[in-house]
Amino acid sequence: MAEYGIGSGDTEAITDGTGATQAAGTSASKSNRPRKPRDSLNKALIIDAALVIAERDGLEGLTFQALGNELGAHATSIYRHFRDKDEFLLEMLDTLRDRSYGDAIEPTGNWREDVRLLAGHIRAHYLRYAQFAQQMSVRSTHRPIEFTNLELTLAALDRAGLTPDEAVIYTRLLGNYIRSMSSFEAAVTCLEPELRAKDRMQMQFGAQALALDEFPHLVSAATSLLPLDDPRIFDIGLEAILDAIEALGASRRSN
Amino acid sequence: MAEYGIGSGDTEAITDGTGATQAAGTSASKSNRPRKPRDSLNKALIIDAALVIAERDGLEGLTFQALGNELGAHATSIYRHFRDKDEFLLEMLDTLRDRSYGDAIEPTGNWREDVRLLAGHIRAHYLRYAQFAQQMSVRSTHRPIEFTNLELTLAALDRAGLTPDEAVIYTRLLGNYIRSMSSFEAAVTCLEPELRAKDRMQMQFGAQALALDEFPHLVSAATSLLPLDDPRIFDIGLEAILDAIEALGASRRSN
DNA sequence: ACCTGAACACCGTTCAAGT
DNA sequence: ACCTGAACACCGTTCAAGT
Repeated sequence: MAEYGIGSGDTEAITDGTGATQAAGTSASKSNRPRKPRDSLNKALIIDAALVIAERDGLEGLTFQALGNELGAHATSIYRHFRDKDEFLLEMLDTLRDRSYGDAIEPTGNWREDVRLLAGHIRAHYLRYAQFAQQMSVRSTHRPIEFTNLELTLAALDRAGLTPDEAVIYTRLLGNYIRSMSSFEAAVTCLEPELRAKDRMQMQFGAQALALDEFPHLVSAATSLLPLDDPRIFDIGLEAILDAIEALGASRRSN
Repeated sequence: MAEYGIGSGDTEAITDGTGATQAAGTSASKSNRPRKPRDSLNKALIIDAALVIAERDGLEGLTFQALGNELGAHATSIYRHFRDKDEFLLEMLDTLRDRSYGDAIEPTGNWREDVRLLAGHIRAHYLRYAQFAQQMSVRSTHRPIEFTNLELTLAALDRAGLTPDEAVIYTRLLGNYIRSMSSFEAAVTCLEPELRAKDRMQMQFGAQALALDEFPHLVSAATSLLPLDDPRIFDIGLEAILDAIEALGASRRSN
């Protein structure tokens, strides 16, 4: 029978025979904690605690137990403020978003520059909260800032000379490119460093060991292959898309 | 006290007072199952069962319990064949990969077409096993086919006229673009349909309701906004990158 | 790198009870 | 949309025991 409500496994009397359990002196650890005053908890407080935990212990350490510990409250008290863990995570993402780009981007008068600024903003946000990137990319919560960003993009593409139909398509492309590439980069960042190093080694050594006549290009490029999260890649792809937009807009104008 | 080793909750005597439990007639359900003969289990068999479960119940239904149920074996017998669940999932991804692109792509003589074919192959694989897409995109297991694909790409870019340094950069860009955009598209596909419909509605209605003078482009584009997983987007972005490569290669040649 | 059963640590969630 | 404690269903994992 597992015991519940105990601090996250640090000082439990495991069945190893030692029998000695140092009293959990770390933080508010269950029973001998005074009852929290009414209304002393709220969403903002809980989300702040969650961020501390996520940055210290990673996303997998972010459990309701740990949250209760961090707050000096019972794990289940969170259910008074969020319906379940999924809703909790979504609201957390929203809060993070507000903190990252609270103020909208000011149009510069140069449409390419506007898109670049927006892309940089979003990418920085994903890399900053890399642990949550995968969730962020897909689960869009429709906040005002999203509409502002969409308007900025559509306006930029209009100024580039695209038709409304084309603008809608390239807006989708830009949005997906920015989100998916940033999310990917963030996910790579989150991999354990040793694993990433090992992966690269295997790739380079594996490529070097190939038959030169079967893999001529790869063998000679083996040592110069780039890591998955090379930071230059994002902008190079973005410029390619911007070039395509510019060319398309120019062709529209010359007709 | 939870009872273990029981079929996944379908016929358990819950404490609801009814007391009536229909005998678990579904499949091999624990106690009254004859012991599996020695060596009757193996990796391939387990992975096949896992695929059945994942396609039927989704990724979150793929537990060791369910796996044992499907195999008519005890849940923990899987530990004899895989170190832990992570190793099991990785090997599963490898197997899927082998099934999807067992045979390499034959170069067509047209470098753009080669890259297109490769991209289409990989994207189709991600969409087919959409549940696993997020894991697949980042955790590369270095199988021979990866080297073959790299050689194909590097050769294509060489023929496009890029220098070796440039080829390495654009190889990385293409690889990341294909993986991250496909993974994104697959992730959207996996969202519950109602949720996706609701998201789109909120977006369209939200955009329509905005102030026309503050969001002129967005208001008029509101009803024509594209869904996140519009299938045309992938190729449009890919062509933009290919155009950039072609232009860069041409400029190298003219020097 | 055999298969099973019992047990354990942990995690999300519910519900009756305390303030 | 108050806070706590006990309980529950489930999930990955370990370990001693059976063949």
